[in-house]
Amino acid sequence: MTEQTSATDLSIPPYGEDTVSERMQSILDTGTALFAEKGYDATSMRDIASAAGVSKALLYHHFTSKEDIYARIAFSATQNLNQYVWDRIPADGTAAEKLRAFMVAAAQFFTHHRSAWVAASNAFWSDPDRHRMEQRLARRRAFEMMLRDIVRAGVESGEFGDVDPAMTGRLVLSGINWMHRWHDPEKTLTPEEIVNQYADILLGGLMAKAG
Amino acid sequence: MTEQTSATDLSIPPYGEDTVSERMQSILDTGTALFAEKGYDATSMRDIASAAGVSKALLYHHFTSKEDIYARIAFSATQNLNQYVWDRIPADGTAAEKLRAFMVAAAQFFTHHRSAWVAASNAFWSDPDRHRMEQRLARRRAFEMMLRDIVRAGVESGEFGDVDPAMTGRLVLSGINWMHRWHDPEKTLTPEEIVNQYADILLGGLMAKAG
DNA sequence: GAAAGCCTTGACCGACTGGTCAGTCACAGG
DNA sequence: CCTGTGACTGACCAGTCGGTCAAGGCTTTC
Repeated sequence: MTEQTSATDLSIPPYGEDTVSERMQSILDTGTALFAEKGYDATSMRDIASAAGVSKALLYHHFTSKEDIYARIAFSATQNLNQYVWDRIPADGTAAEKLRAFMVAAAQFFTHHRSAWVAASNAFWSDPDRHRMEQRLARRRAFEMMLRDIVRAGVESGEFGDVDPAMTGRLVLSGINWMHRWHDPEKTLTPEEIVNQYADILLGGLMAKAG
Repeated sequence: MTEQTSATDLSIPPYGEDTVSERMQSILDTGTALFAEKGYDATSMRDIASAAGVSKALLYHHFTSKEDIYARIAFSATQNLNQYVWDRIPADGTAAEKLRAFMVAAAQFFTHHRSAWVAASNAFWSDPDRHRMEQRLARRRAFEMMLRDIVRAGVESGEFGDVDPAMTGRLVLSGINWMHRWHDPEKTLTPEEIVNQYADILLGGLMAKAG
């Protein structure tokens, strides 16, 4: 029953192979909320400490630096995205079905990790840790490639018109990535409903050219 | 010959009704570049001063605060956008032509004001000046309304399928707004070429539903 | 030449930043 | 009862932040 909570669920697993104590997790959760709300620079270690109800010194007992805290959040936010989305793309579907499934899955993941995602994307470029940075870039590239492959297959099979897979992928991801700038989680429309409407528009466009 | 450089050209006019001296303009240009490159928080007044080759105190002789400098940049960046785009939408064109013209014009404006635009959108939400903030929000709303009206007209005339104008507008603007996150000005593709490809995809989608 | 007025500056301020450190506390094993 | 260990803290550090200020040029005007 619990044997399959591994790669495809929505929980945030520990950073690397460490286990995180309750205290650490509560600090991380507090930091996630603050980073998402105010941004990396505008969030001080004192802010995190007082919001978490602990002393600032304790942060440095559990983490090595502010960057460390942020990096764990950003790392977790994107860690399972690729696998999660990949698992939700029907292997035997049409290109249109796959594209829509990709968008919906990405939106679902986004919904569940909203704060961490916003925090991560707000400060995406300021990670001084080369290795971690490259890991994240590699994951992002793989994510984009998954999308382009779907579009390319559709173009080659004639299901889509003769569009550039890279450019189409960028347009799709623009819609998904920009969503957090205007979407209000309190409002009626869920991210899934939004990307489904996006998919309606986009898929119509792609198929119009195929005749 | 020079009588028509007023509302529709791409130059950045003075803030409000003031005239800006050469020195002020050079400070603003320096600030624009730094804000765009590093963001608002990460750019200090000392950075701007030394990059502009003047003392920090001089900044406070010409401007009242860091916010003042940033606000002038952000204000200028969006000041002429609406008029510029409006003037480039063909009054007697089809909805598809108008939508494409809208996107191309926005991309052109973006190209010419890239740094200021990036600086402004990176810190869009942190303006403490209510009046200025509301002015910018009003302009943005007007900008979105212009776009929605185009889509709505296309839907009502049957040229487009039965899409939601608001949601379609968001998708279009997502592509335009997200562009600066990945677009490299050094590379071959210009923003105009990119939005033209976006328009190809989107317009196909909209028209497919009309039959 | 002196007064007037802007441009320009270095020195300085209090507030705040990320980070450190000696030391307190509770609790474990001997 | 002693000793260690990990969680936890207040006080403190050097450095940077946005912003201020009195005073020194540099022109222009009388």
